[in-house]
Amino acid sequence: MNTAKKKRLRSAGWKVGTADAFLGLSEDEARVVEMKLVLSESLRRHRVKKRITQLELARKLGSSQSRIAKLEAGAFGVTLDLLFRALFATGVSADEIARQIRHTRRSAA
Amino acid sequence: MNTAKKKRLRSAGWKVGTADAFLGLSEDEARVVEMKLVLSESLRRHRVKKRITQLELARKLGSSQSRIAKLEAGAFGVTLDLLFRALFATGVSADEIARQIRHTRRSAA
DNA sequence: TGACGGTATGTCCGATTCAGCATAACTTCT
DNA sequence: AGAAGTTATGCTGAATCGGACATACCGTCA
Repeated sequence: MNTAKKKRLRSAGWKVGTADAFLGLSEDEARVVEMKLVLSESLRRHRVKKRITQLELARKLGSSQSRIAKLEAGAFGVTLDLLFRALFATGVSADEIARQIRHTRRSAA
Repeated sequence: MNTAKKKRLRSAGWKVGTADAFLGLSEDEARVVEMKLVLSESLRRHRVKKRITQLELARKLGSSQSRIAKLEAGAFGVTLDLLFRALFATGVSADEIARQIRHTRRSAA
């Protein structure tokens, strides 16, 4: 997974509003990263709207509150797998998820 | 991630056509699993259509041929992360991916 | 039949992710 | 200000995933 690149970015801070300009990320990697951002925002919106706390969601998933916090922060080291599980657990439909993905703008170079 | 359940299924063979009836999988887990199946099929279709070999795709991703084979087989131990990277690398658009996800039928119990 | 390109399987080991826990940093009350 | 509830950050041990290899299993073509 190209450890070097990840390491570089990880220590670089990582927390870019709109997710463009990722020197060093391949096209594909950048796309995935952007998807994660979009979906994590979506997760937060839906969770808040449903008035569920991170802790409750964590319990439901068999995960931990800190994980959820990181998920929603769009932090590194979170997998799409957990993100999707969280979305489903929050009650977000496949339809809604698809909609979000479609709205993903290509941050391409 | 409920290791116990995974272990159980892993050894159970795993290879179910339409992906329903997964005793032991939670709602959310089942949904994710089904998404993986749908997307892996999609990956294969697009790759074949583009006349790219697994080896070529692997190179492009910095992965290995065997990983791609497993991806397309919908095998365990493949993450959505790699799957999405592969889809993008194959040239599948976010739009198309969204379409696939929308077509995901709830295999719910 | 044999060679060959492509795909499937299985095993290793190193790297990454996870859950859990501790503890800050807010917020919002009273 | 203090308390309670929620979210953010760090760290650690244990489990999982990823790439590389080896090798088997096809089809196909000469």
